[in-house]
Amino acid sequence: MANTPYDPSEIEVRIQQKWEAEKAFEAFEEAGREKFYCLSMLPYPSGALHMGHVRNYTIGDVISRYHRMCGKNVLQPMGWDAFGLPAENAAIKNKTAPARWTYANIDHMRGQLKRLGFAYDWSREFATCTPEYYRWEQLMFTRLMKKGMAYRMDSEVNWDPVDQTVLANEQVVDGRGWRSGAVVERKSIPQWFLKITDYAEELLDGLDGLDGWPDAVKTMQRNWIGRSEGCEFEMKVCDADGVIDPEGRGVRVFTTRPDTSFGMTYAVLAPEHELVAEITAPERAQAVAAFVEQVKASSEEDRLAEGGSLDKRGVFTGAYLFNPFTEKAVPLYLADYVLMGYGTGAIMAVPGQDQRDWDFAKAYGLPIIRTVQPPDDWDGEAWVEDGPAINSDWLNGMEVDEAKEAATAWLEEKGLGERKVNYRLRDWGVSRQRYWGCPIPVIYCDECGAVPVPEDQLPVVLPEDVEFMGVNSPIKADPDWRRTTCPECGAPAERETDTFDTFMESSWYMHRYTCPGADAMVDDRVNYWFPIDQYIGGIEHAILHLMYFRFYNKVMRDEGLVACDEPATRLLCQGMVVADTYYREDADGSRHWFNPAEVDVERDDKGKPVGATLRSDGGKVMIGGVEKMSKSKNNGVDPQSMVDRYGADTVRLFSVSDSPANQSLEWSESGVEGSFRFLKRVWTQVMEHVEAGPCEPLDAAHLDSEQKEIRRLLHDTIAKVGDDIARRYTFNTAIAAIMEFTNRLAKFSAEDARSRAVVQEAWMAVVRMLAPMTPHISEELWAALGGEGPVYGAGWPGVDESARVKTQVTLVVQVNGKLRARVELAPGAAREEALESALSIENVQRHTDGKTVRKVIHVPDRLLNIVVS
RNA sequence: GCCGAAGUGGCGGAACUGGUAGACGCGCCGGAUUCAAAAUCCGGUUCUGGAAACAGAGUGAGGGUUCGAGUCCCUCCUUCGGCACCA
Repeated sequence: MANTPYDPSEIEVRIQQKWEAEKAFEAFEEAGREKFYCLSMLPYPSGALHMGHVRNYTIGDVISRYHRMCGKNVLQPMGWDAFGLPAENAAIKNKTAPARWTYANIDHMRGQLKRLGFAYDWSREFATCTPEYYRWEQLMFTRLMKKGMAYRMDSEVNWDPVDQTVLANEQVVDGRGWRSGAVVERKSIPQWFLKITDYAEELLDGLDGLDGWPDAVKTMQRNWIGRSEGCEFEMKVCDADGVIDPEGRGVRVFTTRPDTSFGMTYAVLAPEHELVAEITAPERAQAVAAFVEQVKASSEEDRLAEGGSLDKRGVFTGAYLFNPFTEKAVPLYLADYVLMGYGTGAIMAVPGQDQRDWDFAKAYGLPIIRTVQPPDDWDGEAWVEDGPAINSDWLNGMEVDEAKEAATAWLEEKGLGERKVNYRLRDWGVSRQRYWGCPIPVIYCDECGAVPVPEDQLPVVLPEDVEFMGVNSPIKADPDWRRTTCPECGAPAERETDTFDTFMESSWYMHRYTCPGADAMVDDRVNYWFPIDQYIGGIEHAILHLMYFRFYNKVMRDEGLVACDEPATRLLCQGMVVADTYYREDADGSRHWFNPAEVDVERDDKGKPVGATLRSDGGKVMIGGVEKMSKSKNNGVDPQSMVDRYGADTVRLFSVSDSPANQSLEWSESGVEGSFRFLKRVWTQVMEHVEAGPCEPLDAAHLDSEQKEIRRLLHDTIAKVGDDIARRYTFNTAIAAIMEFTNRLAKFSAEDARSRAVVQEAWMAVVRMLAPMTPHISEELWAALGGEGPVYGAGWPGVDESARVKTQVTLVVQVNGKLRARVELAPGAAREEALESALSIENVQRHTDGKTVRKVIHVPDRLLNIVVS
């Protein structure tokens, strides 16, 4: 062992084999033992790990290993989000089946994860593209169909008229199909939806209890759900003079501002509103039809491009609605700023209090009546803030809230309308017209309609051995696959050929991990492990995935499958990995990007970068700033090459040491070298200590002041590191504290037996504190120090509070708030004693002599501020 | 436009409850070791003045509260993220 140099790859591979042989991280339910379910979002098997994965999974592993060392029963699983479009793209490019490509990627990436030493329970691993997994998803869907929670409705898709196929949004480039180049059309086809809106209220209210979630995520979800309170009421169709339609037809409108109803000067229907054709006056029919066509043909992007902001366009229908408040007729328009998908698809327009209505009224010459008094100095347009009601008959003088309540009560009393809460959230469209996904388990029968596939016929298996051409889904192209018989009447029928949105698989994988092999979606084991104690993933999933999995958990709860209301107690959204970019500009202004590994940076003698050159030709390159690692900017760093060069421990250490987990990390090779140097130093110092021979037991009661000082620093550090990891997620400050302590320890000369015992205690603790971040070297050094058993099971070092007691404290002395001196005092020194010591210092006297002391602020053991004038 | 987060040395960042601004790391400067280099080790490093002691300035800008503000309040600027006609 003498002078063994630090050889990470030898150590790491050996330690990893040991863990595997010991089944070190397999988890079992143990009643009565505190569990900790730590989960990082599962990866899409794209081919190889990128730095974002490494950081994400290192963060999860640090938290897992920390809690394991604290004695908790930890579950940390890993799997593969294996369905999805990239497999289809790759299949076209490489002429292989998506399944083969996916499984090969999984094998490669599993190897990479293992090489990084993550403490996963690999016995629970699965890929979501296997029938053993998705059959339960299909079963759940058929149950939801029967409950009415899943329904079919026409919805728009991107349609490529040349390839005759549906395109995902990513496949539409500048409004054209990515392969055919044809202008993409909007086409309405029947698709399946899940009624997430039934849970809108609960999803919103549940956020209030998620104290362990970042506010940013909760805010985004609140906005996405978009709850608004108001009322819905009916306005009768009438003529221009207010004479009500004899047939009694009416239009229901939703408003959050019933208090402004006296200011209604027109009303609007969405162009798709079902009453448009029926209500339109015959002489306006042509203009209205033309407008409806125009709206259909223009996408939102078209309209944005025209002005920068959205123009409001509309058309008069020739019809009128009766305003029950004023008992007068208002003209009814169609306008593109009213959306069919929200509220009733019809509004009352009050330009005085709504900027959109104001804009439209100005454009179409409609009258404007203010019903809330703006301040005197207001010279803007619509006034949307508080103020007393005006021009509103019996509401006049009321403040907005009071007037809202009065107007709503009046509508309810008259039987015209009622209170109503609306949500922005839409039902979840789960149909995808792709091949590489979970088949939707539905059979269409001419007689019986859409019939769920019976339980005993599940799973509906997606064929994996297919010729994949990319134009159309193989199961759509294969009549034999489609053809079946109706489970209800036995007549010939056809299978659904659409597949599920891949968010379906990622909505319940966390449940399945807890129940490997269960002959059901989940079994009772789920309630041992759930809820997840710590979930970790990227902020890009703040809305969709993190909403869907909350929803799915509630759906599963209502099916009696899981007990908890919310699936994850704490959520950590890790920051991106970013890196410098470098480029050269071609004559036509296009940029060619160079990888940071190919570039040398020149600095002035203060270390400030002044330029950069390309190593291969010595020519100048431009510095492009720090960006998220990406192929397009060529600033990615391959984790594999880093592991090969420095070892997994160094890569893991650096990826959590330079910024807090929830902030972005700037990748720098010299920073990685810094982490490597630190581990080498720890290695050398521990080995030197070990080689000096065995230590006698620590006798904490008989130490000199320097030995006590080391122990005090050690136990302060232990307390800080645990808090930083578990509560604050600031691994960077935890690592800084460990470094600070080891720097100090290196300066401590351990000649005698007592000092060596202090050093032994210190290294035994440091090695354990490093173990969550750098488990391999810690394992090796722990053994070298004579630690019992593996370090992952060694227990977190305990804090000896008696060692942390200070015999001296530094009191900061200020004069008029400016730092002038420091004095060393015994802890608990009284104000008079502190002041006396302070005034005895020359530098303090210099600033107080000849002046009157007005006030003395004393913060015991911290600070003394002498105020003079 | 609305909502949210953030602006601190040459750089990443630290300062958790209003109490020593710049921990730790990188970079840079100097030194030791070496025939030399790499590696390693030691010292220095916010700016200005000073040999030093020390003094002055300093946390995006401007105001305020306080004995004391990076931290709290108001106004503004910039950057990033989300939503974007949601009645």
